[in-house]
Amino acid sequence: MTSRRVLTGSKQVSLEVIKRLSSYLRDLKTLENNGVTVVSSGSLAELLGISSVQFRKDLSYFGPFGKKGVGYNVCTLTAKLTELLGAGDCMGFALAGAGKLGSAIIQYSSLQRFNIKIMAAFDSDRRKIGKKIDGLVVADAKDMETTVRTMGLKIGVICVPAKAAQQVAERMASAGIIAVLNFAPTEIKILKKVHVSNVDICVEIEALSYFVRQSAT
Amino acid sequence: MTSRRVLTGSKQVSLEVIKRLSSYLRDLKTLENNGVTVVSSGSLAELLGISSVQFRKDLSYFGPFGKKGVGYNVCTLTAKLTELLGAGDCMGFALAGAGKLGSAIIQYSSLQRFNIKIMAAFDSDRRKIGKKIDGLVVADAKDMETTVRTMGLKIGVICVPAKAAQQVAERMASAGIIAVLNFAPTEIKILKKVHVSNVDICVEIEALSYFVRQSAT
DNA sequence: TTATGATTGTGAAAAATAGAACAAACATTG
DNA sequence: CAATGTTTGTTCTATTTTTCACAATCATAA
Repeated sequence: MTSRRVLTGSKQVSLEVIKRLSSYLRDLKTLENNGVTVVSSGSLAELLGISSVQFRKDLSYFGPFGKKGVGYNVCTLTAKLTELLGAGDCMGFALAGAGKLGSAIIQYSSLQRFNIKIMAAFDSDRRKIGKKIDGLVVADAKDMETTVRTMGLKIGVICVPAKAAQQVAERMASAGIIAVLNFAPTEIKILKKVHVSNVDICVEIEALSYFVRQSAT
Repeated sequence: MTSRRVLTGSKQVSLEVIKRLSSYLRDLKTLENNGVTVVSSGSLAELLGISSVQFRKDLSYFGPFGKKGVGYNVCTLTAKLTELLGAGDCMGFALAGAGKLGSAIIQYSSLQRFNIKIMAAFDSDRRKIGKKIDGLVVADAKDMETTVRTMGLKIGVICVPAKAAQQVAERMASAGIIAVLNFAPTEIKILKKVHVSNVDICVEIEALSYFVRQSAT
């Protein structure tokens, strides 16, 4: 897989690193809420289940954040990572497919805590259009392009059936969406400049099932 | 991250490979249903959005499946991959946390099509216990160990809030679960022999938000 | 049958990722 | 203040993953 990379100064950082940074931020916020003010890479790494070297290495792509001999100021590091990841200003996203999974994501409380907010939801099913989920009215899928463009949304989440996913993704892209989180069990082929992240629950479980089978022998 | 590996004959195969194999199988089934009998690595790779070499290389860990100069018999390859991944016999799993996301997964129709079946669901919330979701009655979380052990379940899916995830995972492990799919936004630290796959929707979107921010500059 | 074109499977090279090792910087203690 | 212990940031090394290159095999057509 040719993993997408992003320019940072002169270095290129893989999205695996970015995801880890996001999980660091997640746990740092917990520490912050618990009143912890300073943390070392060692103790945080233990909390995260990774090596302390990986933590420091990941941070090093974006500069020095700690104090040698001391550790990291939780507040400061949280703020820096928040800024780095663009998690400071509330990130809105559009969701296509207000079925079971889509509805669950709309109502997913953690997202709000992480400053991520569903701004519009769409469905082509007449029975779902107009339905109010957690205060958000499901709109007609035919209005997706207009709304996404008007609201200036950049992230799309796809929860439609596999056979509809490709077309939905293309329409999102044409409306200005440049990053897509795809839950549909199918690959999405789209312009290089649009980033697609796939989460296929079936694939995840099937991979685990292989692992289970191996352990049995 | 030290990615888990599994022994195959004398070779070790990463779980990334296994996940890709699962996605190959997914698309092969679609081809099979569409009446395609033979496919080349090139055309399938195009469908999957990867390189044809990666497809062949991934297969090569488990032996030769194709015919040189011709390609792959869709039926045969589907069967072999199904056997390889253990996707032949129905894989049952236990789910903890019958909230919005948990319920959505219980009702996720694709899972059934992939021979993956929810066998038991648990929650500690009195209001959810006894609730019937898609024919399955949500059981009391305190009975989890007993049920999981009795039914011989090996895969657990965690959809509980972050602060409960660690404990739930440990209890699952103690009951014989050896592979966990964790949707809770937290890391799970557990015995090495239990494989944990994390899907943190917040992290996924936050990583995309970084990508969006980069594209803007 | 023989030449040609297509496609697989794989060893070797390249790229990317993770890990080890250590100097530099800081705090603390005597 | 000096010595000691801690922790970061980074260079260098090892490992893993991906990609390249090409021989081997098969079908087809002349």
